[in-house]
Amino acid sequence: MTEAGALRQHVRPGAGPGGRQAVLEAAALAFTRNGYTATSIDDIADVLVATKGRVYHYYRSKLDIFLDVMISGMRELTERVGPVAGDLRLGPTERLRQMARIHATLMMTRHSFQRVAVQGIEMHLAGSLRPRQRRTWDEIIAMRDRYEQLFADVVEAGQGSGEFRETPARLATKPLLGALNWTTIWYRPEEVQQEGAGPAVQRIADELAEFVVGGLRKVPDT
Amino acid sequence: MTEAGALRQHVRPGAGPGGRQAVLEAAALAFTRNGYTATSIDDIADVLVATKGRVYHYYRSKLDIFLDVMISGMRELTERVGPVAGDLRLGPTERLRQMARIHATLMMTRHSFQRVAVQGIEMHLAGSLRPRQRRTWDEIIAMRDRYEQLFADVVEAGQGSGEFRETPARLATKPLLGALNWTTIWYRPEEVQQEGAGPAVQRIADELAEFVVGGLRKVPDT
DNA sequence: GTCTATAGACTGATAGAC
DNA sequence: GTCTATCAGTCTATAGAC
Repeated sequence: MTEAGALRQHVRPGAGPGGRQAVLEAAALAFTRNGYTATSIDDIADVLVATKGRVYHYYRSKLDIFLDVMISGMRELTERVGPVAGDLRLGPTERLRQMARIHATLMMTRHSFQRVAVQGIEMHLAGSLRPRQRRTWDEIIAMRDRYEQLFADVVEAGQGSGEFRETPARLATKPLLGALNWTTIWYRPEEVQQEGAGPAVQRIADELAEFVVGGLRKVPDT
Repeated sequence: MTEAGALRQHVRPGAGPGGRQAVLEAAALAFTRNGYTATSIDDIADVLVATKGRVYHYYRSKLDIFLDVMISGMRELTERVGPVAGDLRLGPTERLRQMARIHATLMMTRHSFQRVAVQGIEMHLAGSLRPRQRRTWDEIIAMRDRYEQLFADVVEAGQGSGEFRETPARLATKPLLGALNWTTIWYRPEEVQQEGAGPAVQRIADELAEFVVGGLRKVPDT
């Protein structure tokens, strides 16, 4: 890391509307529209209303941008869901319901980042990673595993309390997150989605949360 | 090389292990591994242990192959799930449970085709479609809509009978299919999966079916 | 000799990297 | 804007079945 560009990144990371964060937002949008491979650096520049030069000023390669979008998306999830997952004053059912609601909401309000994160996880880019990127990738996988564990934990807590069906927690986590993550596929944000989120977003998030809680609930004997 | 299989190729072009179907299976595998754009025709040829010539003998373009993989995958779903969806001797809960089980099983036993079908649906390739491909695409969308409707119908039937929660059927269909389709993302087929399917496949399919049925079940008042 | 299946060289366009 | 690699798609040659 001895070039001027790299140094500047450290001085003001992502400051200003024309800076690194703008490139990231533009890239998230472009990747969402066309997928990783089909998105060219020129496409990203187009969203920025700029040229390639600006993009390469902040990032060394397309893959670096992509990995950074993924990290940002997963960080947002962890930061919002983590506190609720750790709030043991809530019973397992209510805790899971709130975790699911927050997760689902982010799938919609931060659609482009979350969609990239979801699609990136399923990409097999293990090959073609340079050592530095390889380390970033390992960190992404670790973040994902820790995040999934938050859900596995609440599932097990619910089994312990008798609220949830007995089923392998790690397996139950798959359809749970699948139902929620699928939102990035079918949901189409029409306008600018702000933090507060619109009413439609809340209604959908509630429905998804009910669904996943129900999917685990123990059926009372007749 | 005078076995029946080789001879049949000449009589029925496209049949047998060296024909059109072989190209399709190879393509499904290659697309599954790297995604559509990142897969080159040479990659498909590699899986076939052949060269481009073989691939282009059966298909005019990469996109044509992709669309054909999608159609095949969706046809398999419709053919297997359709009859159960139409079997009104089964009550809504049991009908949905069986539909989900079959759907989930196909996600695993026909993993490569189903994964391509799932990923294709979310691709924005509306542009860059030639008229002939455009018609194929419209047919794919129509197949998907009809298929989703099978699930929406059983959801409404279950609401009518009082077994399922009252919720917009089309909305409820999203997490339902999301939980099931997500299987194509995390499930890794280890060996050759036959029609009968292994025990692990059955156990997973059962769990997924329980999950989605539970997600819709009405919670009895306390 | 004819026809199908396939190999493999070639080309033009695209796009990542800088 | 330039340089370069990759790749979809084309074209021709050929092997072998009948």
